[in-house]
Amino acid sequence: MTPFQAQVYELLSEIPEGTVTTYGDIAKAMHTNAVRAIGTAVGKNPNAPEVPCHRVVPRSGKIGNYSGEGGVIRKIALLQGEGVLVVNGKIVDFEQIRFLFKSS
DNA sequence: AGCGTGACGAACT
DNA sequence: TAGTTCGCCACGC
Repeated sequence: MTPFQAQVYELLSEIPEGTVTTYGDIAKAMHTNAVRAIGTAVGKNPNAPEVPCHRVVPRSGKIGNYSGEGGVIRKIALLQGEGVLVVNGKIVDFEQIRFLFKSS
């Protein structure tokens, strides 16, 4: 576990149920452009159930990827279980349910 | 200590 | 509108 990852997971845990956020938003909240680094960190996903990592999606409004069991399919299932609708691999009303971190 | 990789993103063709 | 290219930076080898 690195400080960088700890920071990422901390932000992830702030995401309310039924909402989603993007890798870019996380990067922004951390004041960095390293979106790739965020993805790398989240992809490691050491504490899977602890952190709602499935609430993180690419800016495209699609699902992106998932390393957990079941892959993308599982990710979609988790989101829908929280009330997030997904059609054709895309999040419905993505911009509306998108959670934004407070920029400090 | 350098190199390649990756749960992305934005610009270009 | 879809596919490709390049940039970003943390991490493992």
